[in-house]
Amino acid sequence: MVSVVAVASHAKVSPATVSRVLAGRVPVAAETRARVLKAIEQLGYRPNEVARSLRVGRGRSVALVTGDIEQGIYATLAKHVQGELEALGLDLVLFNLGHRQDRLRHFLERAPSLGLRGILLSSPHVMDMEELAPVMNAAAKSGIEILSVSQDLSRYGFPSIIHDDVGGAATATAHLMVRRRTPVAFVGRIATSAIGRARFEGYRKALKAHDQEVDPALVWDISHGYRADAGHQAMTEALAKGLRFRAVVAASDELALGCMAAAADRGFAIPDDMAVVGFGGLAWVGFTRPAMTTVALDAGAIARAVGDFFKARESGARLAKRRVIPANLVLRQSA
Amino acid sequence: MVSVVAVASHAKVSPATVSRVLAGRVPVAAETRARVLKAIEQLGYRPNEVARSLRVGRGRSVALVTGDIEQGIYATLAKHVQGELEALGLDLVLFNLGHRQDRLRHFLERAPSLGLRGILLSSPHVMDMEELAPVMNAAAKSGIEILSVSQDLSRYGFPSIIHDDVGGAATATAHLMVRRRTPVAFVGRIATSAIGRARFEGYRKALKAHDQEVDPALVWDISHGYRADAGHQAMTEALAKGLRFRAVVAASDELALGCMAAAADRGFAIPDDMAVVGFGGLAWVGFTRPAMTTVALDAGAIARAVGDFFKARESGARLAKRRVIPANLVLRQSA
DNA sequence: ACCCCTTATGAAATCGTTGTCATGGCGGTC
DNA sequence: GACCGCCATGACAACGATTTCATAAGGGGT
Repeated sequence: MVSVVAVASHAKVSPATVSRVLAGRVPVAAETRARVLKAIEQLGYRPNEVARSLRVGRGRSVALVTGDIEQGIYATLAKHVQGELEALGLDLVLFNLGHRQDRLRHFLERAPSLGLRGILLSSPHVMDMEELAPVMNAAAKSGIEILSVSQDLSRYGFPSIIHDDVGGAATATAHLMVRRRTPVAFVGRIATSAIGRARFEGYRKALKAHDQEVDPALVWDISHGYRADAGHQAMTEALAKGLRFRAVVAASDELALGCMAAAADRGFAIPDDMAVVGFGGLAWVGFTRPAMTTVALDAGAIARAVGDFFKARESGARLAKRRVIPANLVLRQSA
Repeated sequence: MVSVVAVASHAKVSPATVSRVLAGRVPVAAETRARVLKAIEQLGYRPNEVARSLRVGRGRSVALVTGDIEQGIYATLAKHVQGELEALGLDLVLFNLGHRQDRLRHFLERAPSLGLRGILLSSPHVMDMEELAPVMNAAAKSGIEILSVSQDLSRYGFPSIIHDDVGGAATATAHLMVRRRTPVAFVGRIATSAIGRARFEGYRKALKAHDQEVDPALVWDISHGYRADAGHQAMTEALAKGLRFRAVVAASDELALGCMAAAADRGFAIPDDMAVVGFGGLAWVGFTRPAMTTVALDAGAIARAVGDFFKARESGARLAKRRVIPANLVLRQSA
């Protein structure tokens, strides 16, 4: 591998000068700079990122920790974040938690030795901060920027970029109530997902605003992921029990698809007999038939906020600890 | 950061011995090992991965280069591959190409200086190997394992793990023809995607096997991604033209969803008036209504093959340059 | 009892870069 | 004309691990 000393000797300067030319923060005589640049060009030199990371104590990679990348919303987020980071010269390393939260701890412990620049926490798991805070603080102390994405951890001192789950769910629920598609049910992960919990909270608030109580029979707490099959199963069971309801707000688009399928399987017309609204705003949900009404999250805006965060850290600017990205109800046919 | 020398002095040995204990390939006296292990434990030492990478000349990260992670199949692949790599102590860094192939070249050029262990090429772009081969060989020479996933590059000397696109598409097409759902159309990226091209090839072969010609009017070459909207648009236009056909094989599940939507929008009954088969086998496609018939790719098997590859490299074993993973037509309602 | 070989360990070099410190040269000021 | 200071550059140490080479201790064979 062609190194800085090769360039240096070729340009008849010292390695230090080559480094200075590359860094650009220290003045270098124009003529010297030109010589160095030419040598770099001729030898096809590329600075070794690993060596630089070791020397300066931190690298140029940011980890994205997701609950389940297979869920469309995380994939979309990953895509946008990767693009945003790339523009800042940062790489994205992916860490998919799956169902097991304990893996988060392992990852956090490993993080400092990886030379990560930052960690984007985008797992919906409700975290045991009692246990996690020490490890997170250790990582932070070692210079890693920890940023919570999609879950509010600002009360623990970690900057957070969150989408308005409460507001989005409330809007969706209110929409259904105004249209008299009541009672409205809720399906999502509540016990095990901080995000699902927030969405449930929005649902609850909207009911309350209309002077209605939450009917526990109409709240289905999923335990195994946000997948379509879970939605299908929950809805099928509810229908089999003869529960009376006219609408469902689902905590993900995939769940909503499962609900729509279950309703259709029982012969319900959507939205007249049963209205369904999803959550996420994935690219394909406009093409289900009937087309899915959903609370769209703006992954691009989230990613930009992430980019802003790192830019601010670069320039030393101070940003709000908590930034919330609005969620918009997009009306289509299913509700 | 607690380093190997801290551990060494705490255990009253030299750094070299600590390293030996960790590596485990050189015998260390049981008593010394115990002392070192205790010191590691007490100090909470973690080997610095960056330093190790620099020293040994390569790191423990593998890059996954995708065309568009937002397409479900890549996200699924990323998930499985990440899990598989993690079991081998490797990290996954994600590089999403988007539409621009030139970014692949940039990435490849940058790769050696990142200390990557390997690169998983999973972009469907048809590659200009004339241009790319030199950069790829340079990367390979610097010790990076380059593995093509989902596109056959074995004729250029790069080991490839591919799914049976030709066979899968042929099976799907044949299925439709046997059921007399003819003529059958094809939608996908053909000019710009090696994978789409392979699927088209399968379609063509199946037609030929039934003594039929490809009707150019029934082959829709998408240029902007594999998304649902593209499928919807292509199908809508074909229908508007009054083209006569009774089935479509789509080169992705998302495209197929768009096609189903377009057919439904024109009042066609699926599958009786119009049959549709997708490609990918995403988790949610069983929950469209009608449920989508699709050619399922086994992302788990692909990921395992990737794992096998790295395991083999570790142990020096020799593997076939080309491994093909079967694709299975899963029959549901749409065809 | 001597020598040789094996085994465990330590010292030191090395990977490629950056940053600190020192130095040489040059221009300006009194 | 002497001195001060600044600017550009070079020499060198350091980041934290691995690995080669050397060496000390111990054991067995003749």
